[in-house]
Formats: sequence, C-alpha cells, structure tokens
Amino acid sequence: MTTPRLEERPLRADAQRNLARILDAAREVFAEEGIEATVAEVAERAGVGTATIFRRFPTKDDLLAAVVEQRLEDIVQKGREALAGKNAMKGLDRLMRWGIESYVRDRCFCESTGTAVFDRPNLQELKAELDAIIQELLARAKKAGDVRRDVTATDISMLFFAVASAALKLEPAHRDAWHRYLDIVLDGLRPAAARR
Amino acid sequence: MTTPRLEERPLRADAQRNLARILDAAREVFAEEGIEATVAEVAERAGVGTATIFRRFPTKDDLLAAVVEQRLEDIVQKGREALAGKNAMKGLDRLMRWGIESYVRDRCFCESTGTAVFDRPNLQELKAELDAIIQELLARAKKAGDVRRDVTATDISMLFFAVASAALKLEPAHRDAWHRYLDIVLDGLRPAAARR
Amino acid sequence: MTTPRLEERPLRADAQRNLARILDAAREVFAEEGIEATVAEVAERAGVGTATIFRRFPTKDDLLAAVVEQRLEDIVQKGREALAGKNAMKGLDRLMRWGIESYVRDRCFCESTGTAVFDRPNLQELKAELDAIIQELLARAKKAGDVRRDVTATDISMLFFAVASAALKLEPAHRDAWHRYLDIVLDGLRPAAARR
Amino acid sequence: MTTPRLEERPLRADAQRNLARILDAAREVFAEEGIEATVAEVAERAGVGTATIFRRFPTKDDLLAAVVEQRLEDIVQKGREALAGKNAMKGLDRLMRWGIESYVRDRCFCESTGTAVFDRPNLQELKAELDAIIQELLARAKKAGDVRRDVTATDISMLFFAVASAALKLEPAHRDAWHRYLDIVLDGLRPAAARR
DNA sequence: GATGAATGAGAATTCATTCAT
DNA sequence: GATGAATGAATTCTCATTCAT
Repeated sequence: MTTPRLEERPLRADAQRNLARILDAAREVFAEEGIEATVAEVAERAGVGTATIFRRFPTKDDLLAAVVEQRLEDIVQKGREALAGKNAMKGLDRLMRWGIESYVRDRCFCESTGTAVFDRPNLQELKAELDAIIQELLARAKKAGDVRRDVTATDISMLFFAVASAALKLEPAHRDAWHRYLDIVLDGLRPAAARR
Repeated sequence: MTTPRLEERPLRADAQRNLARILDAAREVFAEEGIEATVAEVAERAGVGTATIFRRFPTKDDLLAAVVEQRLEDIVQKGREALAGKNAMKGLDRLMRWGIESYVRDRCFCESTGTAVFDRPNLQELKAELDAIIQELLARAKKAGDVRRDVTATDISMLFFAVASAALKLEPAHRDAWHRYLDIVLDGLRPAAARR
Repeated sequence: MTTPRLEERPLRADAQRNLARILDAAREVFAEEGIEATVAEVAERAGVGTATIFRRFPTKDDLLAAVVEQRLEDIVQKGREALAGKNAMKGLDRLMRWGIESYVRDRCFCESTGTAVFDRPNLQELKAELDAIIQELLARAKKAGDVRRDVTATDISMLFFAVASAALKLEPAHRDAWHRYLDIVLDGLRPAAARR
Repeated sequence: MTTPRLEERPLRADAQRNLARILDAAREVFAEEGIEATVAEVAERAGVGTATIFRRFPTKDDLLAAVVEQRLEDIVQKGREALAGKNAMKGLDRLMRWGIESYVRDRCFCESTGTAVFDRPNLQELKAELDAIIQELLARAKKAGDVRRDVTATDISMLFFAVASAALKLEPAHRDAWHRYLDIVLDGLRPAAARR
C-alpha cells in the first residue's frame, strides 16, 4: 500500500510535464530578462498558453516566487551540506561561491530581493533557515579562529550580496573575476593574526 | 536663407529655464522611484507638459541618460579633485565613499547600470575618464605602498559597485553600515605589510 | 443494432446522482452569487469536474435555465395549490408572498429575468401556465368581488415583480418590510367598495 | 475680467468635445447594455480609443459613476422644481413619474444601485438631497391630508424602485403601462377618507 | 515653442468551453 | 462516463510617444 507523498493528489502525467516545462521556461526567461519579463514570454518558451500558466500560478508573482524559492532551496541545501563538513570556514567559502554562482546566472534572483515576492512565508522561512545556517557556520569559524569576533551573520549576507552584485555587472568575458573579490572580502574577515 | 547649426543655436531664455527644470525634476523623480517612473511624473514635477520633455529628449531613455550622465559627471569631478590631492589612497577612499553615497540616494543610477542607457557614447566617455582617474590614483597609491601591485582599476570599479549594491539593500534601517564593508574591502587591497 | 433514443435513455445510477448534485450546487451558487458565478464554482461545490457539467448542460446558460426553471416550477406548483383552494384572493395573496420570498432568496432568479435565458421554450411554457393560473385566480377573485374588473393577469405579474424588486433592495436590514408594500398594492386592486 | 467657473482650467475645445462625446456614448451604451457593457464599446461608439476614456476616467467605475451621477442630478433638479410648486402630492407624483421614466430608459441606473459605484460621496450627497426633498414633499402632503401619516420617505423610495423595476421588465410595446401601477401605489398611500 | 490630448501596443488576468487521459 | 488540464477570446488598465491647437 503506497501513500502518496503530497497532500493533494498528484497531477496527471501530462499536467506534471507541463508544469515542469512552465517552471523550466520561467527559470530561463526570468534568469535572462529579469522580473520584468512577461508571462507571455514564459508561456511561449514553455509552449503553452498564458492561461495555462495562470491556472497553476494565479499571479505572475506566484510564478516568480516559485522560481526564486527553488533557487533559495538549492542554496539552503548547499548550506546544509556545509554544516555537515568539518571546516566551517571552508564551508562558508564554498556556500558563498556557490550562491554567487547561481545569483550571477539568474537576474530575477537579484531583482526580486526586497520586493513583495520576498515577503512570502515560504521564502521567509527559507531565508530564516539560511540565516541560521550562516550563524552556525560563523560561530564555528570564530571558534576555530578563522573569523574576527565582531563579524555578524548579517555582515556575511551583505558581503555576499555585495560581491554577487558586482559579479552580475561583470562582462560575460570576465565572469569569473569575482572570485578574487570574494577572496579580498573573506580575507578581510579573518583576525589580523590569521591573515595570509 | 541659412539654416542655423541646430545643435548650437542658443535656447530661448524660457526654453533654457524649462530644460533646467526638467532635468531637476527628472533627477528627483528617478532618484525616488527608479527607472520605472513615468515621463508624466517628471513633467508634472517640472511643471511642464510631457511634449516639452519629448522635444528636448526624443525618448525616455535620452532623459534618463542625461540624468545618469550628470551623476557620473559629479563623480568624475570628485575624481579630479582627488587627483589634485597629495594622498592618493585617501583620495580613492573619499571618492568611493562619495560615490556610494550618491548611489544610495539615487535608485535610477543603480538600476540603469547594465541597461542600454549605459552604452551611450557620452556615458562611455565619462566612464573612461573615471577609469583613467582611478588608474592614476591607483598607480600613485601603489607607488606609495598603500595598495597591492596586482589590483586593477576594474577591481576598484567592481568593488565600488559591490559595496554600493549592498548599501542599497541596507537602507534605511542601518544606513551607514556599508562603511564597515568598504573598510574591509579597502583593507583587503593593502599590501600584507601595510595591514593595520 | 438499434440506436437508443438518446433523450430518454435512463442515466446510469452514478450519472443520475451527479446530475442531482450539479443542480443542487448550481441552485445554491447562483442563488448566492448571482448569474456572474462561474461554472467552476458550481463544479467545486458539486464535487464534480467542470466537464461533467458541460456534458449535461452544453452551455452555462443551459445550466442557469435549468435552475430558473425549477424555481419557476415551484411557483407554478404553488399556483396549482392556490387554484385548489376556495378563496381565490387569499390564494393570490399567498402565491405572491411565496414567490417574492423565493425571489429574495435567489439572486439569479431576478438577474436572469429579461435575459436570453428566459426566452427558452421550457420557461416560456411555465410562464404561460403561471399566467393561466393567475388568470383563473383573478377571474374567480373578480367574481367574488375582491378585485377590480380592469385588473389583468399581466398587472399581477408586474406588480409581483415590482414588489419583489423592491424587496431585493431592502435586504437584509429590513427584511420583511416588503409585506407592507404588497399590502398597499393588493389593497389598490380591490374595488373601491371593498376597501378595508 | 472673467473668472473661470471651474477649479481647473477649462479643457481645450477639442478635448471638451471629446469628453462630451464620451459621456454621450457612455450614457447610450450603458443605458442599452447595462453595467456589463465594456469600455471598448463606449470608446467605439464615441469614436475614440479606449485610452482616451481612461485618461478622463481612471477606472470603468469612474465613467459609470459619471453617467449615474448625471441621471441622479436630473432627478434632484426635478425634485427642486417639485418643491417650488404648491401642491406637494402633485409634485411627488410628477417627480416619481419623471424618475421612473429615466429609470426605464437606462439599464445601468438600475443595475448600479447597491454596487460600489453608489457609495461614492458625490452620489451619496445627491441621494441625501433627494431623500431630503422627498421628506419635505411628504411632510407637506401629509399636512394637506393627501398621504397617510405612517408613510415614510424610505417607503416612497422603495415604492419608486418597485414600480420602476416592473416598468423595466415591461415589453417595449407596453412601455407606458407602469403608469397604472404607480396609480395603484399612490392611491394606496392616501388616507382611506381621501381615496378616489 | 509649449501644451496636454489622443492613441497603439502591450500587460495581467478571467472564464466558458474543448480535449486528452 | 468522468475528470481536470488547456486555451482563445475578452477585459481592464498603462505608458511612451505623436499630434492638433
């Protein structure tokens, strides 16, 4: 006897496929054009009518939120993996790099920060979990003497955001130059004694 | 009957005044509402008709470009002043702080980066001049031993942009927290020997 | 192989049950929300898919007509009962009050009057039967000296409609004030000699 | 030195003409099709683009309100004239007939009652003035012994609405039959002694 | 020259109805 | 037979830009 995993009955196979196509298309379109992209563009890329999208996502913001949520979930997942590792500083480093990477590949992720979309409970929850993860990593890194005592989790978020924003502006030709900037920033967080 | 050189014919006094009012209004409106602000809003604040704006600025982007250009000019001007000073590192520091300040106070300045507006020759020229100024300041700072040898002018621009972006997200609760981030970044640019 | 007469083939038991549930749901939903209610709402309340509704009722108007028809049938039934009574005037009185009551409780009944829905043969037939009943009651009431000679069945319908419309506006603060208005109207139909 | 009559400067001649055309078209279209009529229909009838309508009337409801307001103003005007006359009962009679007349000619007037449109201050004010007028006429009519003491202004409104609604349903062929119904109703309001 | 009126080209969203499973 | 997914055709509203005065 198998119990279905979802509260609601699973979607029909074709609907499931369409939903996936819509989400894929949305991810691509929003990534490329930012949150100003139209639902019609997403629909065209997905090969469905706009009404089909509105059936699953009552408003454009709902669609956008779904895309952003997935991005955030991915990062949180990476965060959990970082927590499982031994070296907190290394974990923080990797988490930030991975996050910036996905930030750079997705315009809407950046543009949606600070909009109403981000106020949704789902996203706030994920954000809270990510904050908690950073807090924990930071505490461990401090204990290991890898990070200055006065650095806060908010600082990390902000510096993450800072480097990510700069990375976004870099010409595609120099897309990876941001690693050096993150180096500088992370280096600046170490206790003076631990500077390389 | 000779055709006057259109570009250079001096504007009538009232037209001159209108142009100034339009630019002032545009600066304010775009600063407050970002590039999504409508031309009608600008016209209302300027106390002129929309058509008057379109007479001077054939498209909305032209108007936006004029505003951004002025912001950039201000920064370039600050850069020239920095060049005139003795301490290059100090000049660089001030220039960046001043720039971030104006960035934070003007939504459209940030939002227009990376859009077609920024590709205009005028802006590219100013950008080039700013780059040259930074280059020079950087060279002097290196000579003075205040900056690592491997730091480039692009690095400065990017780090400027990085901290500015973060600063934008901080508003308005922790207005000035970005100064700490810039401290970290600038500190990271010093040669190891010169670290505080 | 003979083709069964489509109209009369008895429905399968489950189909029969579904049909009843659809009609019940439609009655409730249209009563509460008026003719603007969506088919999807009816489907949800009935616990069936929208396609199931469209199988039985090719268009939304068909569904609406079925609901209105039933309301009208109920009134006609009341009319038949009135015919069976001895006092025609009293029967007319009761019939009108009963009709207004159901009018007030069902937004769609009112809203559909005067639309294409009401032109359907089924409804026209019922309307004709109701007219005939009123005609008969009226004739008897006149004979009994309870109604003026010049009053027509159409007058009754119209006055019914008049009071019902006003009653609809009264809701819900002064629910039952319409009884007074009907009193006035009915009193106005009596011969001068018979006035209270 | 002439003072302009309006707060805002008067519209340009062509705009004035267009505004009039829009209002005329709206009056016609809403009268014929009710409040469900689309702005596009009004625009087409007026010979302008829909955007032109939305420039003057930010929402469809604003347009509708303008139409209804004018209808109501006309009635209030008639009410003022009735107040100026000597015979209050006659004035009330005329006012009601005149109101029903315009009601019958305009579907939207009826349909908008009880919607959000009617909650607008402008309309509420007019409604209040009309109520006051009716109150005054009623008081005078009572004093003259033409109306029963227990009749209220609300009763008048409701009975007005009742007959008007019925009138609306009458076939165009019998469009004037409602006068008889109003006769019945008004007769019902007289003291028994004064019945004709 | 200046003005504000007019508009075409969208944008999000809705819903009766058809179709694939 | 039943279902819910898909959609085309509307509908309200917006805004940069052009035009008549």
